[in-house]
Amino acid sequence: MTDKKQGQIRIKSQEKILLAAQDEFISNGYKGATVQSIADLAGLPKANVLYYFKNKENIYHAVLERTLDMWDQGIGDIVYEDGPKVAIEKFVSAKVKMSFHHPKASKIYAMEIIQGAQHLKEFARTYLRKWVRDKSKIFQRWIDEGRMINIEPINLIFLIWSSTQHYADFETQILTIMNRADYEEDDVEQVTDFLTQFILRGLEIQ
Amino acid sequence: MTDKKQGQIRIKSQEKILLAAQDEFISNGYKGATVQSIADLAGLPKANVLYYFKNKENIYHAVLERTLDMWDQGIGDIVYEDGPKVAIEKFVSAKVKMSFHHPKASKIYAMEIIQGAQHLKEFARTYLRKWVRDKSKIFQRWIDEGRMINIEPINLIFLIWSSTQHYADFETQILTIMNRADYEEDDVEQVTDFLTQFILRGLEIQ
DNA sequence: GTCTATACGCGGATAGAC
DNA sequence: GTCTATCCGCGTATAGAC
Repeated sequence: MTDKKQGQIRIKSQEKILLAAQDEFISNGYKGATVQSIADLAGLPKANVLYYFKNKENIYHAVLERTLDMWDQGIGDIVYEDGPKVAIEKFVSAKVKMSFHHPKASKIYAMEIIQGAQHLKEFARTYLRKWVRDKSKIFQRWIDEGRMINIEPINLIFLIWSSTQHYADFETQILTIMNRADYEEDDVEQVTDFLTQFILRGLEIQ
Repeated sequence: MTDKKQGQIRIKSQEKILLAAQDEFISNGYKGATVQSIADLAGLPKANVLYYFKNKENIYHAVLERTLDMWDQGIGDIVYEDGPKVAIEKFVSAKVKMSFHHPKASKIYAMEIIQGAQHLKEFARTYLRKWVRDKSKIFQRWIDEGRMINIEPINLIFLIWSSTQHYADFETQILTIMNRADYEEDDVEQVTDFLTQFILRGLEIQ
C-alpha cells in the first residue's frame, strides 16, 4: 500500500465515522451515544474509531465543528447594499435550503443549545453575539431610513432563525402531522415563498 | 405515622423526583440520564426512586405526560367565534407565556421530537394531527371570508409554534447573545407584542 | 495501521434488612 | 415504607497481537 492509499483510507474512514456519529448523537445525545454504536453504523471495529479520534469527546467536537462550518458557509450574509427586500429574500432562502438539505446539522446544533450549550458557550459568546450585533445595526439603518417598519431587529432575527430551522428540527413532527414519509423537493420552494412573503409583509417592505 | 402522612410523603417524593428527572433528561437525554443523578437531584436514595417508578422508562413517561398536560392546558384554543384577530392574539400570548414560564416542558418536548419522537409518535399521529387539521379549517374559513390573506394554514401554525417556542428551547443561546443571566418579566410582554403585531401584519389582519 | 482481548468502572435493577 | 448491599451487564479505553 502506498502512503496515498493509506491516507485515502484514513480520510474515508474518518468521514464515515463522523456521519455515523452525527446520527448516533442525534438519536441518543452526547452522553447516551456509544462508541460501539458509532463503529457499527460506520461499519468499522470500535478500536479503529478510537484510534482515529482518541475518545468520544473528540468525535463530538469534530461533529460540532463540521456543523458550525456548514452554518458559516450555507447561511449567506446580510449586507446593507442589498437593501432589506433582497437581503431578507436571500437570507430566508438560504436558511430554508439548509433546513431541508442538512436537517441533521440543525438538529445537532439545537440539541446542544437545549442541553445548555456546554460545548458551544464560547461560540455563542463571541461569534454569534457579534453576528447578531452587526446584523441588527444593518436592520436598524433600514428602519431609520424608513425602508421597513420599526421593530427590534433582534426579535426579527430570532423569528427568522426559528421559523426556518423548525422544518429541520421538528421534521419528524411535521411529517407525521402531514402524514408523509419524506419532504419533497417542492416543499423547499413552497416554504421559502411562504416565509419570505410573510416576513416582508410583517416588515411592511413593499 | 398516619396513612395520610405517608400519602403526603409519597406525593411529595414523586413530585421531587419528577422535577429532578426533568432537569436530568434535559441535560443528558433519555439514554444519558441516570437514575442515580435523578435520585441525587431529588435528595433521595436511588432505591426509593425505583420503588416509586419501577424503572427509568416509567419516570420518563411520567415526565412526558406532565409536559403534554401542560401543553393541553396552557395552550388556550383557537375558535372560529373569536375571529382571526382575537384568536391569534390569544394564542400567541398563551404560547409566549408558556415558553417563558415553563421552558423546561418545551425543552423536553423539543428533544423528544428532534430525537425522532420515539415516545410521542402516537401523540403526534392522533392528537396533534387532528388539532392541526381542525385549526387549519378555521383559518381556511377566515381566508374564504376575506378576513385574512390567503396562505397555507399549516405554514402559519408552524410559524407560530416555532417563533414562540424558540424563546424556551433556545433560551441559553438568546440569553448568551443578549449578555444576560435571566429573562425579565418585561420580556414576556415585549415578545408577545412583537410577535402578535408581526403576525397580524403578515396576515394582513386590520 | 488494524483489530482482538481485556481491565475497570458505572448504571439499572433487585433482594432483603430494618 | 425506606434504605443498604449487591448482582450483572454495558461502556470507555487501552494493551498488545498481527
